[in-house]
Amino acid sequence: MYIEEAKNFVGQEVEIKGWLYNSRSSGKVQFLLVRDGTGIMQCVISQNDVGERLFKDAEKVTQESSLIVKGIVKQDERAPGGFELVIKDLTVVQIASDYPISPKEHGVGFLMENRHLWLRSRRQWAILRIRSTIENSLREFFNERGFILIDAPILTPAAAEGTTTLFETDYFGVPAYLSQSGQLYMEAACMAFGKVYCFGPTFRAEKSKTRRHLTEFWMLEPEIAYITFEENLQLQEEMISFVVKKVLANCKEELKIIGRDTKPLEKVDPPFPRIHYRDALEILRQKGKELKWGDDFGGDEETLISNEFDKPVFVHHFPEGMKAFYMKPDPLEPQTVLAADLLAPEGYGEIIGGSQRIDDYNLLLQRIKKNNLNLENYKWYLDLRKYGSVPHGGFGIGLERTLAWIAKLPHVRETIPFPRLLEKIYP
RNA sequence: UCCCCGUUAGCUCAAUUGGCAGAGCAGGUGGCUGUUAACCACAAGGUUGUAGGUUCGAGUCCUACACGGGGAGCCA
Repeated sequence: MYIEEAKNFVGQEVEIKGWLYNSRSSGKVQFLLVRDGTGIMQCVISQNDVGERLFKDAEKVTQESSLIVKGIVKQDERAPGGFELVIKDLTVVQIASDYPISPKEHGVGFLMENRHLWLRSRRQWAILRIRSTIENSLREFFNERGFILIDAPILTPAAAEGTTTLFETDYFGVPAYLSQSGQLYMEAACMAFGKVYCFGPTFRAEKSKTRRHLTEFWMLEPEIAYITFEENLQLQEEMISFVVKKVLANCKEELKIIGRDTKPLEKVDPPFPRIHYRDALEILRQKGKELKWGDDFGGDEETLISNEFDKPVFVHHFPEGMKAFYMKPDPLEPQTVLAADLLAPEGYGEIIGGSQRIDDYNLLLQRIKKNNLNLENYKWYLDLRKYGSVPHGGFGIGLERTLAWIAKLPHVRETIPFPRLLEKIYP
C-alpha cells in the first residue's frame, strides 16, 4: 500500500515500504513517522504487541533509515493525517547513520550542499509535486487544443538573442552553444504543423545572482501560424488560469504544507488586465519612478505595476529596439512592437514573454543585419519568410518563475530539483 | 562586473567596553505506555574561514584573500 491510499485500507493489514522520517518514544510505545514518497504516516509500535526483541530493533532505526513495516491501518484523530499504522512487524532494509539534515533549522547554503537529501523533506516534497502538476497541466492544456509537441535542439550553432549569455561547448572542433530558446525552431515547426510547442531546459550564462535567476531553467514555448496578437494574449491568460485551477484542485495538501494562502490564486481568471507600455510608464510616474521612453523595467518596476492588480497583468507595445530582433512592429504605431510580458501578481515579475514575429523577409533581413548577427546562421530562419510566410506568434513561459509565484516561494532555487546557480553546479 | 552583509561544535545560533568560548538540535548512554519539530537526566563534542598586523591580552579591532548570502545590471 502507498500512504496516500491509507483511507481505503482502514482495518486491513498492509505493508509500507519506505524511510523513517522521524520518531518519538515514550517508554514501551514508539511512534515512527514513516514516509514512502506519497506521504508520511505515523506508525505505532508497542512492546506488548510485538515483544521486546522487535521493539528494541525499532529503537535502533535512525532518521532516514530504510524500512518495511507491516500492520493494521487505523483511523485515529491523534495521528497526523488522521490515519496510523499499528505495527505488527518491522524489517530494517538499511540503517542510516549521521543523516545531516536534522528536524531543526538549517541555513540555505548547507541545505543546497545537501540538495540530494533535502528533496526528502516535507516542504521540498510539496513544492516539487506542485511543479509536476504544473508541467502536466501545461501539456494537457496544449494537447487538448491540438498542439503538436516538437522537441527543440539543445545544442545550437548560434544565439537566438544576445551572444554574451551563452554557454559555449566544443562540437567536434567547432563552437556550439547550449540553447537559450527553442523559439526559432518552433517558428519553423509551426509552418509544418500549425500549432506547436516545445518544453525543455534552456541555458543562460548570465552572471545574475538574484532570487529570480537560474542558469538552467525550463521553458515552454508555443508557436502558432496565423495567430493574431490578441489571440496570443487570450491563449496565455487561458493557459495560466487553467494551470492555476489544476493546482488548486490537485495540490490541496501540498499548498497547505507550504502555507500558501490560496485566495489570491482563486481570483486568477480571464481576462487579465492589459497595460500599454506608455501607460505603464504613467503608473510608474505616479509611484515616483520616472522612466524615459525606451527604458526597460527592473524588478522594482515590475512589482510596482503588478501590485496595481490582483491578477497577472500584460504589459504590451514596448518600444521598438528594446526587445528582440524578431518582434514585429505594430503597423498602427510602428515605433512599438507587438510584444507583451505577463507580470505575475504579488511581486513575482515577468513569467511570460510573447510577441508577433516579423513575417516580412526584407524587414527581418534588415533586423538581423542591424543586430550584427551572422547572416550565415540565419539563412534557414529567413527561408521561413521566403516560402509561404504567414503572420505568426508565440510566447515563452518560465516554469520556475511560474511555480515560485503559484507556491509563493521566496527564491526560485527551491522550484527545481537540482538548481544550477551562478558558479554552483553541485550536487 | 559593482554594492551591502556574513563566516564560532555535524547543524542553527549566543558570547556586554578587547578579559576563563556557551546553548538548542543531531549523534551517544539511561528513563518514561499516546507522542505531535515529544519530554527528562547524564556524558561527549572547538586550531572561532585562511594569512598577516595592533595589543599585556583578539571570536571581538585593522589589512588582504577565500567561501557563503542578499541586491543591482541583464533576463524567463
